[in-house]
Amino acid sequence: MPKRAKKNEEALGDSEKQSETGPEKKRGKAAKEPEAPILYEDPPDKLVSVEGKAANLKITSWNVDGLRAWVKKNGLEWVRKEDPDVFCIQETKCAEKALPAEIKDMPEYPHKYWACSEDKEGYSGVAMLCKVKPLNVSYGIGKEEHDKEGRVITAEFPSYFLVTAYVPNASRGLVRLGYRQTWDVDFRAYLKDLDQRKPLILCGDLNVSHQEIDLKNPKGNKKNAGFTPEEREGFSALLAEGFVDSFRHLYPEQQYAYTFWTYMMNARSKNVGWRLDYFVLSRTLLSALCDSKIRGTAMGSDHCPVTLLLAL
Amino acid sequence: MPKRAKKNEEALGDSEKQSETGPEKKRGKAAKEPEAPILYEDPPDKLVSVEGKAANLKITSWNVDGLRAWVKKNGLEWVRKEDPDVFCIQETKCAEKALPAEIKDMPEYPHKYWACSEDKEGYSGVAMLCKVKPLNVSYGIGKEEHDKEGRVITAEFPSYFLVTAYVPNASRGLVRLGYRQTWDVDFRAYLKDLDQRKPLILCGDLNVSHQEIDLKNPKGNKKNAGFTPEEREGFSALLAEGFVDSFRHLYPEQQYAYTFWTYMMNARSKNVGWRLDYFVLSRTLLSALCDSKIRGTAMGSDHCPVTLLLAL
DNA sequence: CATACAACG
DNA sequence: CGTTCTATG
Repeated sequence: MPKRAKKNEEALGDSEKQSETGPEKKRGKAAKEPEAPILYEDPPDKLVSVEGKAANLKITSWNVDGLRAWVKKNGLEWVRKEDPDVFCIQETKCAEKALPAEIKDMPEYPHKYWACSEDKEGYSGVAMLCKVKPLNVSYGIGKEEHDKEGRVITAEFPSYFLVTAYVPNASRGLVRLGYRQTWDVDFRAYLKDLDQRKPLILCGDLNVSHQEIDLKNPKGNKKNAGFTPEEREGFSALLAEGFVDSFRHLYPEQQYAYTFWTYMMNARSKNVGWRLDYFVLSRTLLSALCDSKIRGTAMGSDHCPVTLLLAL
Repeated sequence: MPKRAKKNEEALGDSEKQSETGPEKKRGKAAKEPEAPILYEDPPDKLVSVEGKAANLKITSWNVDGLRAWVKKNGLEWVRKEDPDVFCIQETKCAEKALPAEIKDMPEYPHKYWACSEDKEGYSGVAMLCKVKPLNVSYGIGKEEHDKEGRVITAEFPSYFLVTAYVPNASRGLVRLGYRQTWDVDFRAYLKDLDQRKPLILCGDLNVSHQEIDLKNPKGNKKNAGFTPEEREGFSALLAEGFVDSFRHLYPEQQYAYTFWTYMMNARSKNVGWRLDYFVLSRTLLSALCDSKIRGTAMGSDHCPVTLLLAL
C-alpha cells in the first residue's frame, strides 16, 4: 500500500478530536487516495468452552448513545433477536421517569435496573436487564465522588458478580484525565474487592483502547482521550489484578476489530474505529469462556454491541 | 353545532400557552366532539387595481421559523414558483456566516439584505431579497435599544418605502409585553416619519391579531401574547396614523383566514390559527392595491406566506 | 411541536 | 455527526 495514503489515514478516527490534517497535508503535498477500508467480520459464535461444556449464559453489552433515540431506531428489535440472558446498557442519557414504555414494559426481562445521572439530565446513565433475578443489585462503587453520574451497576448472581460500567471519558483536551485516573484507581479497588468474593464479569464502555491493535490510528491518538498512556496503563493495571480481556484472550492477533466509530467523517463505513467495549473476566472464568463477540453490524449507536458466551 | 363542542375549541390554538382545559372540562363534563374544521381557501389573485391598472409589483412575506430548516424543506422552491419581485423573510434564526449557499447564491434575487440578531445566535433575524436594487437600504428603526435583534429592514424604492419587520413577541406570561409596548410606540413613530416622505408598505410578522375575526379563539386568548388589549391597541394606533390593513380592507368580513398555526395540537389541520402576518399600506397606496393574498397551502413553517399585488 | 443553541462525546 | 439539554416561539 502506498505510504502516503497510509499516513494520512492515521489522523482519522480519533473519537473526540478532529485532527484531520496529517503531516503530509501540512507540508502541502497531494491529498490522500481513498484507501479500500479493511473491514472486520466477527467469526461464527463458538458455543462450547475449552472444557467442552456448552454455553449456558449469554450477556450483551451496548453503549446505546441515548436510549430514547436508540429505541426509536429499533434497538430493542435487535436485542430480542440476540436474546441474551442479561442485557447491559451504557449511556442511556435518560432520567428514569423519561424511560420509553417499550423498554420499561419488556416482558422478556422482568428484572430491570437503572442508574441515572443525578445532577445532569440526559448525561451518562447505565442499565441492566435480566431474565433471572439477581441475588443482589447495587449502584456505584461505594465512593460519593464517583457515584452521582449513573456509571456502574453490580448484580450478584449465585456463581459470579456482573458489573456493567460506563467509564468517564477523559474529554477533549484531556480536561477530565485527572479525574479519570482517580476513577481508575478506585474502580480497580472496587473490582478487586468483588473478585475476592466471587468470580467477576465486567462489561461496558471502558473508554480506553488498550493496545495499538485496538484502534485504527494509534499513532495519531496518543494524546487523545481513550488512548493516552495514563488510560492504557489503567487498563493494564486492572488486568494485572488477575483479570482477562476476553476478546483479546481469544483473538490475540486480530486487527481491525472495533466497537466504536465516531459519527464524523464516515468513520464506520471506513472501519476507522476503536475497541472500547469489553468483557473483562476473572481468570477463574477462563475455563468457562466460550466466546467474546463483536456484533459489528448492529446499528443504532456509534458503538456496536458485544456479547459474551459462557459455560458455567 | 353543539354548544359544548364550540366552547371547548375556544381554548385551543393560542400560540404560546397550552390552556387546553376549558370550563366544561373543569366541571368534569364529557370530552368534546371533534368538530369538522372550517378551512379557508384564498380566492384567485385579483390582478387589477380599483382603477383598472394591471398589477406590476408583487411582494411576498414569510416568517420561515428558521431559515436553514425551511431551506431543507424546499421553501425556496415555493418562492421560485411564486416569483415575487421582493421576498421578505422573518425569523431567519441564522447568523450571516451560517446562511445556506442555496439562498446566498440565488440568481433570481441579485440584491439581498440580511439583519441578524447581534447577541443571541439563532434568534430572530429578517431578510429582504430584491430583483431590482433599492435606492437605499437601512437596518433597524434608529433606536439602539431596538436594533440589536435583527427585526427591521427598510428599502427605499423610487415610489415607496418597503419595511419588513419581525415584531417582538410579548412571550409567555407576557413577560415582554412592557418592552413590546415601547417597541410599538417607537416603531409607529418610525413608520409615521417614513410615510411623510413617501408611501409606505409594511410587511411581516407583526405578532398581533388585530380583531376577534383575526384568530380562531379570541375569547381564550385575551390574556395571551398576540391578542392582549395592549397589542391590539398598538395595531389600532398604527392604522390611526393613516395606514390600512390591506387584507382586511379587501375582505372585511372574511373569517377563518389565518397565517399562523401553532405546531402543537394539530392546530393547522384544524385551522385553529391566527392572522399575524400583514401588508399594511399608506392610504395613498389603496388606489394601487390589487390584492392581498394568504398562501395557506405553502408548507415549511408554522406561518404561511402572504403576498401583495400592486399596480403602481 | 419545532427551530434554534450548548454540552458532551 | 448525533444525542441530549435549554430558550424561544
